[in-house]
Amino acid sequence: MNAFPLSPTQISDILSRLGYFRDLGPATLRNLAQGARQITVRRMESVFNKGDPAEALYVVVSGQVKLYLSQANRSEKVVALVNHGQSFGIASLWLGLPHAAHAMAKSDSHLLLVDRQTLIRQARQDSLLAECLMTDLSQRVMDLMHDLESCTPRSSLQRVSCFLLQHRPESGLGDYDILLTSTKRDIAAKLNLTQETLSRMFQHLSREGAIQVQGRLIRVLDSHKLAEINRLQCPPGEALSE
Amino acid sequence: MNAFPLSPTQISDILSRLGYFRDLGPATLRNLAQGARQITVRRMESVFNKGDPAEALYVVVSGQVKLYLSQANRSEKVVALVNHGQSFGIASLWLGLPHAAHAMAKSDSHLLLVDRQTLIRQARQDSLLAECLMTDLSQRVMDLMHDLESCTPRSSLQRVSCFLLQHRPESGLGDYDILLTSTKRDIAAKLNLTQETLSRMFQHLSREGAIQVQGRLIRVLDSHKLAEINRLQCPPGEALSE
DNA sequence: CGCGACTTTGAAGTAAATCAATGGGCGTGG
DNA sequence: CCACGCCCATTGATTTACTTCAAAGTCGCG
Repeated sequence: MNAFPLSPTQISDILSRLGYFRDLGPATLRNLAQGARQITVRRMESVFNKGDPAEALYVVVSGQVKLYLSQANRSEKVVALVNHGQSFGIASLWLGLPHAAHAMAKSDSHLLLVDRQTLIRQARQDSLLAECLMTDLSQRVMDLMHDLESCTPRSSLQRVSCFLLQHRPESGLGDYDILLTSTKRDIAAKLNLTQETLSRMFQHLSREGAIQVQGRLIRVLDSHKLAEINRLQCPPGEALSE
Repeated sequence: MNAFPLSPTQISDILSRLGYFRDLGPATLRNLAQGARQITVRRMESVFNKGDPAEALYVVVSGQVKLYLSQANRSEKVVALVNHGQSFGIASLWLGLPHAAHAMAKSDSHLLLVDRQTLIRQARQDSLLAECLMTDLSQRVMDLMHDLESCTPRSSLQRVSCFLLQHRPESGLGDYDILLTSTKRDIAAKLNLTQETLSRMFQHLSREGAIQVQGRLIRVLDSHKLAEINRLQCPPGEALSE
């Protein structure tokens, strides 16, 4: 986790290209950049731990960061996988509370850290920035709700089918592909399953002809059948075998 | 779910007494009141369903509202129990997305509905209101994280002890009481357990001398032992019996 | 007092975790 | 180019914690 000095101009440049910061005025961007710095984190390195004070907003410039709760069991619950252009740490930052989860780089990453005071001061001045942050927070709430939805059903088959259905493109009703954003182990942890169980469920759905698995690529062949399975909470036994 | 006409003055009065709206200027309050109306909902009546368009911010004036995901099993996952002075529906409102959960009154309730357009327009104008909403959203994110933390551990004993520890008053290290905000059935659903399992876990912790249960009142006698149990993921068997 | 909602208790079945071992993919280095 | 190690994924056998089903018990309240 090394500091990586960049000029404010470079930083404001990076900021302006980052998703929801796009609409901000140049003045705000410049001010934010003043209170920002970039760091690099190596794969598997910790960014912060649960309970650490929240001192900055983290924006992922490159790489991927995993947010997770550790369960003392040595099992962990993955809360989110944060990719390029997304941010994390905003909620605890705004409330001035310690972080509620651990953050760890899944691959070598560049992160932009926007200082707390700077961000809050700017948000008060620029209502456009406040809107950006609200949108981000709202999105996070929705994500967490979806997460709860997909990780709480009793049956593991339901959890998996629910997860697959959530990734259905909003437009079409037909088939679609999902490229897993992380290892199956982490996806399993997100669904509160073991990697073994996830593997078995994928197998089951494959046998049913609902999906097709090729490494990280999941091909959903029959989303209707998937929805059916999800509704019926069909146990992983033979119930739906033809 | 009946409309309940009140004068804008009355409404702005109610608003001003509601937690995070307290700091708002009278002008903003008046404007919000213009776009607000009050409804009454009877116990067990639905307020909105998952998938409904989000048209207003809901503020609980009296009563209690349960937000939950239904699992097709006929089991449900309680996402939140919203009490007097708290709001719900803000995330989907802001994003213009359909509601992500069902809302149902747990007791006869009065709700204040602030119209979407009104709220958004005011939030753009009054940065103080924007801050209120951000604080609310941040709080909701933190709540959801805590929820995930307490409903995802494998062992039900861990889930319960984690829940009890989360309600520890921030100040003291000593004993404390918890008055459950709803039925044990709903608390169980919040922890993703059945009421039966919750009952058994309470019993187990009682036998250990860690807690004492009197109806909805949980007396935590030995939070240290509780933390110990939580760390050790002690299975509900006889492991810790002396 | 007696009804309904909530809670507790018991017995049984099962889904998923755990343990353990093999297999595949990929990069490093001989 | 193959050999080795590492990590990820798969598969099988075993165990058990939790749900489910069923019934009795408690509480509050009209």
